[in-house]
Amino acid sequence: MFSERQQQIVETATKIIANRGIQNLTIKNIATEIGISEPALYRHFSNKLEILKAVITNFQNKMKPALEKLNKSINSLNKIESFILEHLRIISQNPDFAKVIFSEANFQNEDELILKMNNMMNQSHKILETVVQSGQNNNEIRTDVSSLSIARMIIGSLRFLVTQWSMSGMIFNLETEGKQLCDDMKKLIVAK
Amino acid sequence: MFSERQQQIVETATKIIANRGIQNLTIKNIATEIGISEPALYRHFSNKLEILKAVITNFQNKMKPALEKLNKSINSLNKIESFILEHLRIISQNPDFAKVIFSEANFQNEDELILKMNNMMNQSHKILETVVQSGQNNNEIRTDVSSLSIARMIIGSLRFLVTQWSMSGMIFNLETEGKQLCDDMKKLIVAK
DNA sequence: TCACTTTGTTAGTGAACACTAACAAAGATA
DNA sequence: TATCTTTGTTAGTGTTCACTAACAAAGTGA
Repeated sequence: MFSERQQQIVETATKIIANRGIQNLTIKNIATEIGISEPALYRHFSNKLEILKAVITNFQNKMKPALEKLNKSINSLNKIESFILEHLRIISQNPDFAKVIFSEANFQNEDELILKMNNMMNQSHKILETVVQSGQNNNEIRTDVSSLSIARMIIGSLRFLVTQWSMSGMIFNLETEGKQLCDDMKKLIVAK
Repeated sequence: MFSERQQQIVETATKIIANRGIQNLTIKNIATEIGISEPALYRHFSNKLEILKAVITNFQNKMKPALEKLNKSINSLNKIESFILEHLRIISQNPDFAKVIFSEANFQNEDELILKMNNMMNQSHKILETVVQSGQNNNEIRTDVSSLSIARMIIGSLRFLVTQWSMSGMIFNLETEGKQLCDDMKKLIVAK
């Protein structure tokens, strides 16, 4: 999909956004970081917007395994657990993503980018809500609480955990805290 | 605290960030929106960073009642309910805030602004965790789940709800959805 | 009336931005 | 060897940015 140079540009852009904020994501900064000239960048992306779109696509590609792994469990609570832990595993292995993608407002002024982010978020939300629903149908998950609320709590607390991790300078272990959060979440929603 | 003109500038800046993104928050755009010249702005704020700091301060001031109301309930679950609903009430009455403040990444490159946002978020989190703890001590809230996790779930799902509301173009009623989320949350955490 | 403060104006600064024109070197293909 | 494609270069474009210098009008207080 991406050439080697394109991948390098996308990763450099991600790194710059993570470390210095999107206001410092300039063609010059990307080019300098890589060690080529500005116009050389335009051989690989036609403009800056295409680079930003590629940053999101790259994130989506890296996150795919987290969604695919869902189908490997039969138990719904296990599916939820692997959804949470797999997300956190990927993010802690790619810490630059945390600041870039969990801050969708970065892309606020570009309609095309908002749409791309929104779709990604909604997709996760819907998949998770379906998992919760089937768990409720199987009597694994309590039914006195709506699947929408449960899915919101899971994704919301997951996102907030990553935000806290990112804003704290990553001082705590994301996966360890995530495991605790996940266990507590399971205790709350399991059917009695 | 703020003069009339300063308040107008802060509100205009908030509106621009909400509608057009922070990349379009320029001195010229603020000035044009108000109907004065660019240099006139500098009579009221010494530079752009001061305007951004004022935007956050203004948000904090508006949110204060939500924290003060906490002490008006004795019951911990009621405290949590009023925390959630009061936040959502203020945000739905000031919808520009939703996009501005729940996107802390907007301010990522300015250390001073990150700190200001981070403090605000941590303050809420700690207050809420204390409320949960006292609820656990009073046997109102179940104790098999850590107060940290519960506070994270509450704030996380609250933030995510606002994010969804904001990114969907505010197509649903924030307070109605919030009430549902709040009721479900109470069901999950109440002691048996 | 006269000085001072406040709040505005017009006209401009240098720096940074995304992006382009024109050209060069290197490798692949014929 | 000759040609074409790919990927780079230097030098530049016009635009926009935050911010400033210099000046003006209006209100305030003596």
